[in-house]
Amino acid sequence: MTAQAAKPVPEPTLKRLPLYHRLLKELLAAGRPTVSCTEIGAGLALDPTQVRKDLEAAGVAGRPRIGYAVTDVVDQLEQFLGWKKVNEAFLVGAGSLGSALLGYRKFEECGLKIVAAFDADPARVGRRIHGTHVLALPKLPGLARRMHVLIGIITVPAEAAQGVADLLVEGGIRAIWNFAPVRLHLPEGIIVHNEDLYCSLAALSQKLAAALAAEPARRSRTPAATPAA
Amino acid sequence: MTAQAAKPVPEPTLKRLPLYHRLLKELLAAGRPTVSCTEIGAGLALDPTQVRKDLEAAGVAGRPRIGYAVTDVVDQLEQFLGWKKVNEAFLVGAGSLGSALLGYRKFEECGLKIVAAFDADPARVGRRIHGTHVLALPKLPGLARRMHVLIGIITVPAEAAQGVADLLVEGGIRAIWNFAPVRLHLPEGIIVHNEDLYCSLAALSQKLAAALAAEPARRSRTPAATPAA
DNA sequence: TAGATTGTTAATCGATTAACAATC
DNA sequence: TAGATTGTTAATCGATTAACAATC
Repeated sequence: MTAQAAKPVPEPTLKRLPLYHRLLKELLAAGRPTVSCTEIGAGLALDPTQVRKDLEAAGVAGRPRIGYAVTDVVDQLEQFLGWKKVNEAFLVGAGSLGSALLGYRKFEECGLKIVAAFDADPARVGRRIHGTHVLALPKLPGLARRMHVLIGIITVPAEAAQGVADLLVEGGIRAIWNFAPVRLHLPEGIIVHNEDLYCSLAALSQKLAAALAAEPARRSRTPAATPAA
Repeated sequence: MTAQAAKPVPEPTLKRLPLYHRLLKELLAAGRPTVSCTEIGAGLALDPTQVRKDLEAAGVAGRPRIGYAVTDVVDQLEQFLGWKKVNEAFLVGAGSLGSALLGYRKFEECGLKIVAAFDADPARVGRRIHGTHVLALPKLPGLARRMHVLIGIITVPAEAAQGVADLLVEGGIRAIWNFAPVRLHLPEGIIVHNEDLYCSLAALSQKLAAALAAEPARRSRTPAATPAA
């Protein structure tokens, strides 16, 4: 039988899988042999049916009446998420956010190894941050090709992001994790994930504003509801 | 007429609004008086109808045949997103990520002003990071109440996050921007936004793995498709 | 006037939730 | 066996996209 194009797993599911992985790792450490969807759902405030569907999408099977074998789930999730083999990545922009990410050693457990950092600022080039060398930006495309690096992480200011993205593409990179607050223009086939903090913040503050507007009494600093004594 | 509960704006829409704001700010700077949805959509790779619906949800009106007045849209979006009046926030966890966020001065343009940072580590307490004082964690609840701070930002390690969240709730905080890779257990009515980098990363690397699997020929370092010369 | 563009209603699509059968 | 839990199919819900009428 030919390798049929596997039906893509919905993005929301993809983002929940690490939550299951984390929870089940804890259960594993606690020595628990099995779990039910109900229990997983209770721990993460998710619908049990949704948990079941998500696990099914990741190729995990359980047994009626018994539940899921904890070791199995952990193992299969790591398999499915591609955490078994580590992808090498370049990080561009050795500023404060970039440095913070370089310190996240747990990324390696999630299949991501940042092997080099790049920066346009000569003052930063040549340094090491959390053990990772900072190289000059123009070296990126050549090195990326030579090392077959497939993932690029962008942590430069907004204005510089598109230029960096072009360099990454030139270097044959296939996936970009973009922390700069811009939408990148990229050729077909390049995978992008925008981590746009301003967009998240907007959602948060708008919801807060809406919630406060819904309860006007408690809003003002001098409580208007209680008449002065 | 009574203040009817405004129908909540869908989350996806909320997250797109800042994109419009950004683009229109540029057009404003360029002196453009009006824009059409089609043009906005083209600039952001979004469906024109979606743009129209989003703007409508934010209370922006256009004029048939003319389009939207750029100044109007910018203004109304800022109004709707609550960027006109600044919310004060506490940041907890003055590590590398926390420090990076303290340096993001643009947050203030988006209605967020981080007025103090907190840390459990005595070595960090008393310092200033990008001009913001780092205070001792136990002072948080009292100060939050006294200053009527409503937003908390969590940038501590996973293990510490729930404890920090409890302190924030004790301080009367209403919205939490959580960067720690944990699901927090919170009372009803508290707004949370999880910025879980591991979940984003998982989605990215799984997609990359799937894409690579779909084109096996180009995968290996020694191209198998071309027979040896 | 004619035509472009918004406003608005309907159709489609996808994800979540519910229902129920299969099974250990 | 009985009952809990998975597997799987159907119903619901919400967001996106399409269609078309209103209007400047």
